[in-house]
Amino acid sequence: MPVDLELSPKQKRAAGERCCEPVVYPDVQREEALRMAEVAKALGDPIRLQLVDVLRKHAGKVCVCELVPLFDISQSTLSHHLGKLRAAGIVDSERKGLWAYYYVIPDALKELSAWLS
Amino acid sequence: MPVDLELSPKQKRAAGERCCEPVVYPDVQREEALRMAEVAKALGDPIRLQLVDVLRKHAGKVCVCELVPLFDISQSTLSHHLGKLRAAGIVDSERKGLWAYYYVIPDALKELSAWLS
DNA sequence: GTATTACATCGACAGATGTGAGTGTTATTG
DNA sequence: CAATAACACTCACATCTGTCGATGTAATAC
Repeated sequence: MPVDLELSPKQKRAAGERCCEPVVYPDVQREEALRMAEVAKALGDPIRLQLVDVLRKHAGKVCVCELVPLFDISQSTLSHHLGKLRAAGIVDSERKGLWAYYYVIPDALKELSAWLS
Repeated sequence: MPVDLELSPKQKRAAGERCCEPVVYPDVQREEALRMAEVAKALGDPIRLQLVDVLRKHAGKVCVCELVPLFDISQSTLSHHLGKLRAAGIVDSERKGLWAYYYVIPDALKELSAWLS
C-alpha cells in the first residue's frame, strides 16, 4: 500500500539518461482508484452533493416530488442528476405507483470515505 | 442541520394544487456544498485521485519528475492534472531550480472527509 | 372512458474536460 | 557561451456535462 517513493536525485540527468527511477505503482490501487473516482465524480456537482445530503439525513426513502422544490432546476434536470447518482451506485430508487422513492445505498460511500480519512 | 423532510401526502394533487410542501433548504449547506463539490470534482478522475494518494502517502514533497513515470500519460497532461488539483486547493507546489515539488495541503480534504463519514 | 399527474427519456445546445503535440521559460550542465 | 533538461502553457480536438423544453409512459382521479 505505501508507495515507496524515494525523494531521489535532484540532478539534471545527463543527456538520454532517465531522471528518476520509474517507481512501480501498486496495481491494487488502479481499480480502487477507478471506483472511488467514479463516486467522487458523482459527488462533484453541488446539486448532487446536496441531494445525497438530503437523502442521507432522511435515512428513509424520499419521493422525487419532495426533492424538486428544494432546487432551482427543472424536473428533468433533477431526474438527470438522480440518474447519475444511481449510475455511480450511490443511490437507488423504488417505484410505487406514480411516485419514485430514492434512497442512499448503505456503504456506497464507505470506500471513498475510508480513503479520505 | 437536519433537513426536516416529511414523507408527505402520497396522493395525486388535484389540478393546480402543489404536490408536496416546498421544504426550506438550509442556506448553510449551499456554500458548503459548493466547496465540497469542487474538491470532489477534482478527485473525480482516477489519475488525480492516484496523484493525491501518492502525495498523501509520501507525506513530503514530491518532484514532478517522479510522478511522470507512474502514469501512462504525457507530461503535459500530468501538468494539467496537477494544475486542477492546485486550483481546487488540494495541493500546492514549490519550485526549486528546475524541479517542482508538490504536496497535499493539510486539511484540504477535511471538510469533505467529515461530511462523508 | 378522459384528463391529468409523476417521472423518465429524448433532442439540442453551450460550455467544460481529458488528452497530446508543440512551444516557451528558466535553470543547469559542460 | 551553447545545449539541454524540467516543467508550465497554448492550441486543437473529440468527448462528456449540465441544462431545459418537449415528449413518452404509466398510474391515478374523476
